[in-house]
Amino acid sequence: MIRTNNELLEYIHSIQKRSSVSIGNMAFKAKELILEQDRRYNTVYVIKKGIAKCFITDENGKEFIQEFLGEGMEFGELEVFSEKYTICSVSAVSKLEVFTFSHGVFNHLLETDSRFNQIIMNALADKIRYKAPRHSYQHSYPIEDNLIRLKESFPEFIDVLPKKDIANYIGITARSLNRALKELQEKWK
Amino acid sequence: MIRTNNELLEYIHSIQKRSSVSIGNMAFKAKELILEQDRRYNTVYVIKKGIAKCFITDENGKEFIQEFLGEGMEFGELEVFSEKYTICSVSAVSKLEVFTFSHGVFNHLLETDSRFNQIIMNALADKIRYKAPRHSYQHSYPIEDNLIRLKESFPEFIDVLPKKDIANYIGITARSLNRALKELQEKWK
DNA sequence: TCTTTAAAAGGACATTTGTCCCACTTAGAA
DNA sequence: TTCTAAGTGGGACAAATGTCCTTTTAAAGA
Repeated sequence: MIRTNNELLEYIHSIQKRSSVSIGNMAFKAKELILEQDRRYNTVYVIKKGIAKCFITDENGKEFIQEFLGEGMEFGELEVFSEKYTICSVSAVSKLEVFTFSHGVFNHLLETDSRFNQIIMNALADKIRYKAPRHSYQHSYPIEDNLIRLKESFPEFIDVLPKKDIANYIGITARSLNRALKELQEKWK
Repeated sequence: MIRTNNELLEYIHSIQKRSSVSIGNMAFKAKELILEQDRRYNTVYVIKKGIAKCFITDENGKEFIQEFLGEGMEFGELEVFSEKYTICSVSAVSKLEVFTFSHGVFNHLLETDSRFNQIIMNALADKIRYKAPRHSYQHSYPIEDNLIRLKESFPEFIDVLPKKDIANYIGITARSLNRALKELQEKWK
């Protein structure tokens, strides 16, 4: 449920050791908004520590969470490849520490470091792979099944994440989430 | 609704003209199954002509369509970057003509042709970008709105695609689709 | 042409989920 | 401390969607 990419994180550390490429550092407080959808940015972020959420807000103000990003996950990278706007807002869920890359540096690495290129390519592939079953599963299974799945992949999710975020992640209302949680509790007794 | 990637298609043509890289050709009949989920393949496909669907089937036999692939769209490419299995089945919706690349050739192009690398990278980014709003929209809006959207992006979709495919694409049952279509017809009078 | 099979349409009912509330708790600000 | 605002939990009802089944239509094969 909270995605990570250790390979990328480690590789960035190794880049820092051996070369002088300019990689920045930033920190954000919990709940701070980092990227806002429909805008244009020039920085790629990779999470060093903490959890962020990537979400879309529609015209009615409903938000739908695409994924929770954990250590080693990147965001803002799609804008390197085209001139398009960001589709997702990103905000910190907990205290957050990140690496930052300017588009120039990021591109330079992509072109000169084939291992880096490969890792990024694979990270993109993973994001595609990840989204497919998630959404199809959520459509065709009752809420309860989805919650059980979440608990398997991230047992403490109820305590760590606000209820509203969980609901927005599954794509349901807070009310429905509560109903399902209650029924689950009774079944587990 | 039916996605295309002209840039990639044109670039493949240009590769063929100037180099002798081994790119294959294949054709499939309508409804033919090309890739089956949870298997491992060694070929990347790029659509020259026709429409394919990329879908996931769950344990109960329900299928959920991820995207409809048109000219210039690639599939089977995610398996180049890792040893994982295919998540999606792919089958021909109409008669289909494709280019094929062995993993070896595909990788060779990625490593030696930086423009090709860029185009593929961008194609991956597009797939990510595309999926995000699609699923969130479908969750939070009534079926009718989704149909209106489809009609805008692909007016003939009702005549070209089987009803069941449309339903599976939106993530609803055929019954619900019919209901919504009927109500829409009456409103448009 | 007739026959068989699959796709499409829709009725009746059950179930799920959402909407709109209100009450209770908790954390932080005054 | 007291007060406010945000988060949480849940009742009652409405609306949307699914399930099951039957009928109709269209298409394909013999």
